[in-house]
Amino acid sequence: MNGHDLAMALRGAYLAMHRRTDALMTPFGVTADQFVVLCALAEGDALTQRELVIRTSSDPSTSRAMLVLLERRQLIERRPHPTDGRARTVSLTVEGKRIHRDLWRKSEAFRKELLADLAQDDVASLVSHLRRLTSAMEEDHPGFASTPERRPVDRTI
Amino acid sequence: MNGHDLAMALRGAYLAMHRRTDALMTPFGVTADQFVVLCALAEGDALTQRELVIRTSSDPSTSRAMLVLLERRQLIERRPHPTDGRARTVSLTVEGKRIHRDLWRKSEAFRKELLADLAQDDVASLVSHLRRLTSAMEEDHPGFASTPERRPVDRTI
DNA sequence: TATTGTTATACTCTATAACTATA
DNA sequence: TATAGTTATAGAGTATAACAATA
Repeated sequence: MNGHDLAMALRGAYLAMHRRTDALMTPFGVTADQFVVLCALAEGDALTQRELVIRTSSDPSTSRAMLVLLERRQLIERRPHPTDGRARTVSLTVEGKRIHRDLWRKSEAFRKELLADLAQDDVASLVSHLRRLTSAMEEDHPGFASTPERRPVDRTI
Repeated sequence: MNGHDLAMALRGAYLAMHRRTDALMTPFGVTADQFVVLCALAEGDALTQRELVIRTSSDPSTSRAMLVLLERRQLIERRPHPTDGRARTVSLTVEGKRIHRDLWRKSEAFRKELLADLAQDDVASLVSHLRRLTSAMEEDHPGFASTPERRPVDRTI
């Protein structure tokens, strides 16, 4: 079992998950990646774009393109940051919250399925291994995304 | 530690890996996803497109688009399948083999990095968990890809 | 000087649906 | 009838580089 096997297993799992999620979300006109953004905003409203980029393991340009699409559909809104003139804060609209709640519910069974074959301990160790992998890969190669661990929300807003 | 945490950890790890791999390959004009195709062909030459789709966790349309690009760059070639008139077999060209070998070497350190923080047992269990996850997600949702496990090569060719 | 975000641009990947040809 | 692959089409996501405004 070598590095390539691990890489391919990771790829297979991610793509399978992405496809299943897309299939689940598409009827609502939301992609799997957009759902990730909605979730990040539901967990920490009024994030800056920079913070959102970090939490969604994305990059500023990609993230912005997605925000423009979501804004056009009025699922999110962006406002000037009250204390940092450079920044903008992103929030779910009422409709965005509704859609997120709906999709969250619709995807509950799938998340359960994810856990079905795994013992509690296995899940914990799987997640911790994946996070460690991520940190290792990002070390000294920061790009714009970093480990999507829960961080204290910016309460200066 | 719930299903969403697992999903986000999987996403974070995959995207980090994909970025690092892309960064490594781009100077050679090959994307991370194209490298996956080259690897699949290096492991099992003269695969049918269908077989390649399975091994790369892809779908026929995406796979074809990639093959067209790789064919244009003369890294692969497609021939009619000798016994099945519907099928085509895909192989690396000499140049394709060279590029694959080069890129494989260039990415060796990265694969080592992947394994660095993990004990042998951890790698094995991580891979097996990821594969189990993949199978679970694909069960009754076959799409076109399935678990990319090593299969006997078609020797009717 | 560094950071936040925008713009322009380009390209790959992704996928569906309708199709042809062969098994 | 089912399978292998193609075509047309569309859109999303991805990323780089140059830029403006603010910290």
